[in-house]
Amino acid sequence: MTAQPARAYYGIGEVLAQLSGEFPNIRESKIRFLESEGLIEPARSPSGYRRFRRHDVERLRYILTAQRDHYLPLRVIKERLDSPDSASSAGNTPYGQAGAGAGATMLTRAELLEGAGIESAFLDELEEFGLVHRRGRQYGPDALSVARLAEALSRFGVQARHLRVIKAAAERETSLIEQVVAPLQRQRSAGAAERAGQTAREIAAVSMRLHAALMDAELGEAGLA
Amino acid sequence: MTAQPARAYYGIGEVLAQLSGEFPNIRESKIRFLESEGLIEPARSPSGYRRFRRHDVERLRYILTAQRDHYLPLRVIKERLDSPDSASSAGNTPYGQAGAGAGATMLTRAELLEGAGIESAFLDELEEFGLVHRRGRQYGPDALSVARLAEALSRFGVQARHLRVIKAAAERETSLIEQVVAPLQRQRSAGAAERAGQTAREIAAVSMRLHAALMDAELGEAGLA
DNA sequence: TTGCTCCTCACGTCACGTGAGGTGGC
DNA sequence: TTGCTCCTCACGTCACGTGAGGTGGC
Repeated sequence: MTAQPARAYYGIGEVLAQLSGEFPNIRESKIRFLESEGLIEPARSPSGYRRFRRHDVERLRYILTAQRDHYLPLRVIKERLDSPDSASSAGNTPYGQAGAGAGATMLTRAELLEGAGIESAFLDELEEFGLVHRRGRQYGPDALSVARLAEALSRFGVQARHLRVIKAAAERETSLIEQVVAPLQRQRSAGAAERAGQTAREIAAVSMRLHAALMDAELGEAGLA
Repeated sequence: MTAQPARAYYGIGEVLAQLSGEFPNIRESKIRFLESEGLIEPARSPSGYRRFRRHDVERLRYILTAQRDHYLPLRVIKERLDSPDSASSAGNTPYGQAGAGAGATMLTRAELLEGAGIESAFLDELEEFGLVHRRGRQYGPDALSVARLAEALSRFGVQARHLRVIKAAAERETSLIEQVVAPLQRQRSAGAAERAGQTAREIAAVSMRLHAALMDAELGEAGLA
């Protein structure tokens, strides 16, 4: 919280220092590489030194967050930066992409069953416990990954009632995040909704990692190391 | 729970099928690559087909888990596999590496504070809420990642009482997993304890991903997409 | 014979890191 | 002049993916 005066621009080393708290692995070479790939375009001094304005740093932060939390390849990040409002995400998840019609991300029941490799009765259970639900008469793209993972767990002997525990835990953490971003959501300024969503996903990503670290520690204590 | 008869060996495609639940991104080419790098050595049929025994599959699972959960480079994973008992981990995490003596994985309070970039009062809170606790007068390696992540969340305005929600959720999921592996733990056969631990970590990994997928879906419904 | 699985080997790719050799600025 | 920061450019590296061209087994 050292209140620095607002500088007009920063050198690459200063940018690195600003980012290295949140992204410890970043190096100068990475920033130069991102410029060479066209993801950022900092100004230059007469002698060729990069001059980063605040919006350049924000853009870097966005790129690094997208990489860390959403595992997006740079090509996709660049597309999103270049056209920030168009919903041009045509199947860029590693899953899915099962030959459903044109640009449809919705799945029929049959597609979901086949894509997840589960029986109809198992899907019934997932719906009953609220892990998956229909939107209209089809299923959203989330349903596929949820069903896949539930199926994987079932092979370990994890039963539907156990899944309910996970669902409840996820709900609690989600509502926590909603509480935290509620003030952002209530703002009526331009782009406030998107920023709230972005922040919510960032918090979700970090809290998932915390959750994982805690479970790791607890399993260790239980002698399950 | 399809009780399959214990097979002597599996083809590469069958291995892929066994692993793809927990590791959806793995492909045949990766398995071949891992062999070419000397991390696995499956037997061969007279005609050159790879024959994976169960221990080969276990080894693969170990490698994939180490990559996904601990971000270890293959070189380090190979070293650990080649010398499984020597604690040769001399600062191979991307974090830390703060000049703590010889092979100590334990941290002093000062090291933990510095490594996580937090104030002493914040660590007090983390201890109070049970997110971090001492072992003797030092802290385990888990404490560092937990503290770092908690610090990252605090920048978003997530408070200590929120962290308690995450802790509680993690505890519930952990005890669920303990229930599932309890039968394995009670076995007194050779290696049963290790297998129970391995299974527990696998289940934990998948349930974390399910948890993440559910939160993603819930945030989407809340208009935070 | 037909599918299907599996094989090798060369090359490509993505996201950087390294290091040589040099310039700019207080 | 001395450090220090910064620059480019070529090359290396890590962890795979792709695709051609072929063989094995029920």
